[in-house]
Amino acid sequence: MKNLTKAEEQIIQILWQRDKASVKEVLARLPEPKPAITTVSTIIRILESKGFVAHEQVGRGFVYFPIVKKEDYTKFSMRKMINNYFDGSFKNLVSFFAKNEDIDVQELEEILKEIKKEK
Amino acid sequence: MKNLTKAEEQIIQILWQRDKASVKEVLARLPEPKPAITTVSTIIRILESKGFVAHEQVGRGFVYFPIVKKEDYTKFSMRKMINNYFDGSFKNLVSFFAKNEDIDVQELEEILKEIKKEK
DNA sequence: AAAAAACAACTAAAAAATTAGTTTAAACGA
DNA sequence: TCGTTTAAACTAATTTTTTAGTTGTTTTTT
Repeated sequence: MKNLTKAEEQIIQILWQRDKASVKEVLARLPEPKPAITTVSTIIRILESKGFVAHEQVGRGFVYFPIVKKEDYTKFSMRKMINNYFDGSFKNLVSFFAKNEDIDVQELEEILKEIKKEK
Repeated sequence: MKNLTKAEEQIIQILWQRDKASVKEVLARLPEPKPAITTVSTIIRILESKGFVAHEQVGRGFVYFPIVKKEDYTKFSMRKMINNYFDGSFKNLVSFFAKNEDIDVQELEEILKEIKKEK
């Protein structure tokens, strides 16, 4: 899996949110200061060349949609994160958050309960 | 906190590992194909200008050391990751790993036990 | 002390990423 | 039908990142 650059990531996030979108629609959802529409078009075409996005003809224009699932890219990114910052161990990641008080033990227990329910 | 580029990240990781190092030592720990030593020197100086690294004179040369803790940059990166990929919720992150079978409930319980012990 | 070696600073060149203008082709309105 | 608009493809310019050569200074060696 290829790495996405910052600009690419921002745009594919919009496609992940909306499932399908024209260049114009993507532009509309970009925050200020908005880039030129041709810029958006270029980046989407790069995403397509990297195999992250495809398009279909709808009416007179193209509609783009992600072909790499957000989950898959998430997994890919998290794997790198865990390798580089948590010594390859998910356990370390959880401990890190527990130690940093971003989360406490009680909260973790609740998460665990919910996961058990789902299973 | 500024973002690190790929090259910068690779080098500060070495400094985090070793606490202190000369340019030469950093170069020695870089994998093949090794860049020119001047390249390493440049990147370290960029890290310094970004406020991630400082140096002190040791003998005839400089020894560089990180002034941003790995933990802090980890936190910064994870926050972005959680915001962009887990809807801002750590719980979602844990669920994601549980669902993806990268980790099972038993393992999570063990992690929880260990964290409780540490507290 | 002179030559050689070591090293950081400076400079520059190359590559990658970002941004956007121009061109071309097609669709639409008058 | 004949401009006018619209949208994608192509091209190009700019900026950022990466890489490394050159210079100048200090230290070491002979």
